[in-house]
Amino acid sequence: MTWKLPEALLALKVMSDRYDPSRIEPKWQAWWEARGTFRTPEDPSLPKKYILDMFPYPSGAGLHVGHPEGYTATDIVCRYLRARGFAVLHPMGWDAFGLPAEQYAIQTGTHPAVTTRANIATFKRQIQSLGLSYDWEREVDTTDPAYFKWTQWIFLQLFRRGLAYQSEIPVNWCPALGTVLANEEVVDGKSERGGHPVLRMPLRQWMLKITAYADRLLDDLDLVKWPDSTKTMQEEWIGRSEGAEVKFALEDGSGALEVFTTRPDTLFGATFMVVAPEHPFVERHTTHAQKAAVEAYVHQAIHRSDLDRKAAKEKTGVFTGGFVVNPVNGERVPVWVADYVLMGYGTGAIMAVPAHDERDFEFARAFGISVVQVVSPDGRPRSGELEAATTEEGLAVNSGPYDGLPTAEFKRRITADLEAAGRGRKRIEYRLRDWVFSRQRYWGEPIPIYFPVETDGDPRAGAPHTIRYDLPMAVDEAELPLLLPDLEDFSPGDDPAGALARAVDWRFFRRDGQWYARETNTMPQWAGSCWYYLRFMDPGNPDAAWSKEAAARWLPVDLYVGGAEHAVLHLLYARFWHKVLHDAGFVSCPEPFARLVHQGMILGEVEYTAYKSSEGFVSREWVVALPDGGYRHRSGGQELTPVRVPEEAVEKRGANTILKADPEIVVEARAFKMSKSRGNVINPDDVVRRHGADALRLYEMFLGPLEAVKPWSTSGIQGVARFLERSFALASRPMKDGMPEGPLLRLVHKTIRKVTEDIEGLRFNTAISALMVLLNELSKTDPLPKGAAELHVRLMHPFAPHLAEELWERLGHPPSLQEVPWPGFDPDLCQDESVTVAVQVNGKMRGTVQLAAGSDQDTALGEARKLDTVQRQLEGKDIRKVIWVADKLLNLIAG
RNA sequence: GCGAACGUGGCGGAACUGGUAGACGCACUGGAUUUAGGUUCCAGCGGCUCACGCCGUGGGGGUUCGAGUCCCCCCGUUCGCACCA
Repeated sequence: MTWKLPEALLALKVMSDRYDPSRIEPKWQAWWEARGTFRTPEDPSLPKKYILDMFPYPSGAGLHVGHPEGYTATDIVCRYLRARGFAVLHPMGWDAFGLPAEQYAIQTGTHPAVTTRANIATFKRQIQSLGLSYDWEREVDTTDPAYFKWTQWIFLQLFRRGLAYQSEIPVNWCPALGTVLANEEVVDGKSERGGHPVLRMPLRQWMLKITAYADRLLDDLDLVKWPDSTKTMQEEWIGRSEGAEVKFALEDGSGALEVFTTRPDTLFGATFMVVAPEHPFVERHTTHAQKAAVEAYVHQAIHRSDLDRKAAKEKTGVFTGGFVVNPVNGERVPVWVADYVLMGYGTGAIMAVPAHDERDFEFARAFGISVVQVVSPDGRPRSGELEAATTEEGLAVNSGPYDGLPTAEFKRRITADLEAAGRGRKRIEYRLRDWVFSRQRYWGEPIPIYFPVETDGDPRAGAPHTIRYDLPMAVDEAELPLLLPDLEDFSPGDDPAGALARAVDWRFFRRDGQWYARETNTMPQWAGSCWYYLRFMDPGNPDAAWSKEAAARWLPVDLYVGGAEHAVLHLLYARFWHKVLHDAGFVSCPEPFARLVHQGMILGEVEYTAYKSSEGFVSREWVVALPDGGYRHRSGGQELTPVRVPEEAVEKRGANTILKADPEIVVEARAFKMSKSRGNVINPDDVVRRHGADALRLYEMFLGPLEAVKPWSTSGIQGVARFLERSFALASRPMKDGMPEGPLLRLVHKTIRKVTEDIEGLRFNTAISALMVLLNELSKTDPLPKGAAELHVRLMHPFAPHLAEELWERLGHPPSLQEVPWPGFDPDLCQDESVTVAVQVNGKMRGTVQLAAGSDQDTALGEARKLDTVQRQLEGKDIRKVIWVADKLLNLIAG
């Protein structure tokens, strides 16, 4: 054994001058921290940039490789901008209220604050190990009373402006779980988890009047540079539609049934009306004869959840026996009740025009109601029955005095006529609903509202009392923050008022002899994330949520990076709050996030799946996926089981991946979302330990475009690790002073331009590829000009900051690279002196010629004629035409 | 069903306003150094063909001297919405 020792020692010595991220990275992280390199500059004369990541929920699972993707992207941009002389605000914090910590508390009794603190510590350690350039002095935590004091303060601004109100709205209440469930959590009237019964019941909720801002939220999307897909999703979510409100008089003269329609031009084709099961018309105007049938229908309809109602395909409904009068022609129109009309949209009642609405058409066909065509493409009614509804616009028919009018004009005319007759008017509807802002949970911001209590005794001791929810009062701003009470049991309990209702000493208080009760609902998780970007501007301010000066200095956020899963809700809610704060004079710009980018998800490694029946493997083309998640044979119909196959057992053959053991069997190759249950989660800690933070950062950026969904590949990281090693080796070589000359100088300038432009455009994958090209070229150059090696280090600095700082120091410069201005390029030197021009004959490539840049067509033609391949193609033919694209291409048309 | 995005080697991906398809990297093959190597270096690497050459960006048509890129039809994948009157 002893004879091996000297070699081992030798190996150690060699190792000491090899690239060793585990030594370099902590060194520079400590250096940056000690020097405050990333502290936000105060100097107001510097131009500013506010670069923001969506802050994470600190889950117990710790960071996954998806987090560093967006964080690295913004970090690269920040380091680049600092080198360009900008004052950069780049903060990080924690969206720390949320369900998992509360559920853990319910199971274990551990206070959510304890869990949250531990999780934040883990997240922070992991994020710091990546060398991300955050200004940690601005860290915020939404569960910190010093933070949520101001969340509550903003709520009070909304309350004062009449934008926060209470309402009884139907929710999914599950008594067994003791909580309100989201629609997605209810399946077949039972809870998704546990299968407990769920009741639809009205419950008092706090609502925020986001609908008051619908138009501005829609219009101001024009002011921001966001992905079109995200803008479209927000537009559709807001769902503005213009139409008319029309009154159909009741037969008994007691009023009218109001409907909303986007097609008032089809009024003459309204052959029936439909009201939602919850509509008051049902109660008031159902005839005696229809009563039993209607009641039975309404009962079963109301007890179906929204999702069930949506899932049903066949139209159902019952005639109420009632009639109304069509305002345009005086005809009697029967009124039906059906659940395809929703109480929550429009007026909860529609005029049904089966000829021109697919849903009405289906309903009319199911119940034998007549169909009257009132729109025609050519102005002539069709003979015979319609087989389907036609929803296109056209010319009016069967519409009395309006016949022949085009749809758009008809709409305008009839809306005006109805209004003049007092039977309707223009109306705009939105799909957007007001925001249900209360949760029956413990781990959220208490809503700073209280109510008078009518009682003869002490409500804390159980005296009978009435809480006057109709008289909400704002907690005095001086009393904020309103803290959560300490509890032993964090479960919501069987009281829909929530866990806080049990904290009677907290809930009830007495002032001037009058008893009061605090609101026991808490805010949803969205609350804290609605304004965190504002607190980052002035995080320590004890007197205000932020100062006017800070807002003037930093807003708007110049670049906001985060997942597409927040495309609608978070981003819409934050915009809404921002606009309210704008109206209240606390911020001056109309939109908070000027530019938005969604990083794409990083999937797990590609997995191979074969499908097996009782008789053995079945090739992919015979496998049919069932909606329930199962699989069966396309022809035989037998059940198939998916089997995970290791990579060594498969082989690529042509377009297919097949089993080595049986080449007839094609397997499925696919990457899946990382999940604990699938066991394909990559832990960034492991990657950092093995390859270093610079390699992880570089690899995630090199994988593909930032916005794209990309599968992780464990072997792929080798490539960037090698790049870092070779960069290290390059800087250790002997060099000559000065800059390179000739083609190498031109390559350096081209690389500066490419990297600069790619960082601006967030195209990090191609920027890294350009750096690799430069490194490959420099590695071949001997002697190596030091100026070129230095530029390589400066250009790679935003991507691999630890190694860049290390090499910069080794090249004899004082740190930090963050203070070295970003290199500029000479556009003239970005042009090559000699260019390769493509030569085509009749549009087909036949070779290339080397020419001096800027050569003319004749020179090119002369050179091209010398090519064997060209001569062969031209044999016996005349050149009839020449296409010449300078410095690019010569195309000879011959025949 | 509606809407949006995307289909390029064995793999991740490049390709500016139509102008050399496959940059860069992984994997693979051969060679060199090494006792060894999850090391380093050199070379090769879309398919067919001995070669000349032919074919090739999901499929089919079109515009053009020239199409991955533009237009039309179809197929597939992913995401979002889903009776919104």
